[in-house]
Amino acid sequence: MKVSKAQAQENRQRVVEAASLLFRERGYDGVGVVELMAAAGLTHGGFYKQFSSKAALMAESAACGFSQSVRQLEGVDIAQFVENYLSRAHRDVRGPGCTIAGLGGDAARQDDDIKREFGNGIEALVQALGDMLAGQGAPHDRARILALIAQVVGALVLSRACPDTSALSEEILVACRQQVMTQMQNTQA
Amino acid sequence: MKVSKAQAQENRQRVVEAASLLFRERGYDGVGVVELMAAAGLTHGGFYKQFSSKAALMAESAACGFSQSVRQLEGVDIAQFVENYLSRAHRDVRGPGCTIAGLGGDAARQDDDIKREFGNGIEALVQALGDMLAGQGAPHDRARILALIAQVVGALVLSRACPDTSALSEEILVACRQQVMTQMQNTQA
DNA sequence: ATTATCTATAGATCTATAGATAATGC
DNA sequence: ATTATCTATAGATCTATAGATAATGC
Repeated sequence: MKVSKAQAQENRQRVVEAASLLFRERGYDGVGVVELMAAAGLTHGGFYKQFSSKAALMAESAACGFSQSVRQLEGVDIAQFVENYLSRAHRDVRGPGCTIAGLGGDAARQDDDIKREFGNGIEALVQALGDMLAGQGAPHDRARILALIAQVVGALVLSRACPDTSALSEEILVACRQQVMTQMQNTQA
Repeated sequence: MKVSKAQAQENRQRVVEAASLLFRERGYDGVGVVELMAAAGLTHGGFYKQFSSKAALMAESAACGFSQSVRQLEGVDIAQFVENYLSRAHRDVRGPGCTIAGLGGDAARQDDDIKREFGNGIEALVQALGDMLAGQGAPHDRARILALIAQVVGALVLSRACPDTSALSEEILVACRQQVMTQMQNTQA
């Protein structure tokens, strides 16, 4: 029943990654410890040897989700980013999607250990988007980037809260895509 | 133990209003039927005589929250709205605050009966903000208003996901307030 | 000998229902 | 007689812990 230390570390990491997907998809209260462990092929008994609590796993899995997102920004320009982020595909598949849009509402109700990871994640996104904009010779001051993130996160939250396949849900995505792009052009000049 | 029909209706309404506050504060899974009824001074036994399920109450309480928000927009101009919405007070008190920022993430994981109320609520806000902007002689096409709502909702979700009293949380509010206001001035001209 | 994982379970939830009770309203 | 609300409870969760088991690693 015991496995090697290396294997145990790998198992732990698989739990974090599975949790990252499951939490984003169903929310913090929407998945139990049993299922989180089962998703990594383990039983729940060993959970508390690896994590001090379910909330501690939430914090780690949020960090995992953010670093995934940052990695996805590599080699992408701002127009592509906006198109991807505000796509129907992203709206309809929460698991591998944005951690803020998927879990930001839950994070607001959790303790600062979890919020700290969200703060770090937002900073990492600001950095990545700043680099992206700088690379394109576009304005990239912090305030503008924070407003950009808020704009797209809000759009995704709104479109996901509308009935599936409703016209309003689509309209929100289209309106915000356009808003962001015209704004980029205006400030470019 | 029985009360008059009028009293029963009033009791029911008190449950909806209390639920509206409690759900926004703690999320759908964060409050149980027992507490929702207790908040209105009742025991849980009668719940299912009044509501077909906890989710049905969620739908009604969301509608209640939206109509509260719309009512709060009366006699307010756009600058005041943005200042109120993106205030520390709003960030720190979720219960009486915006239903989308408080429950939008939860709504995304619920069925269309609940999402329908969010769609209706968003439409009502678009209408109210459109009237407000029209009254000020400002541009008020749907796309612009949808983007405005997404911008402020996203900002609030982000700032609430950051550690309490963190600099980043404040910075997000300030950045988005400024972004919205300069944008209003630019399109004004 | 140590320890990663397993099975089993305690104790506290939570949603929903059943049946009793007592006041309303015909 | 009807019904709004009450008490009590079924049955299914859920987080966390205890102790057993078997493979690793000194």
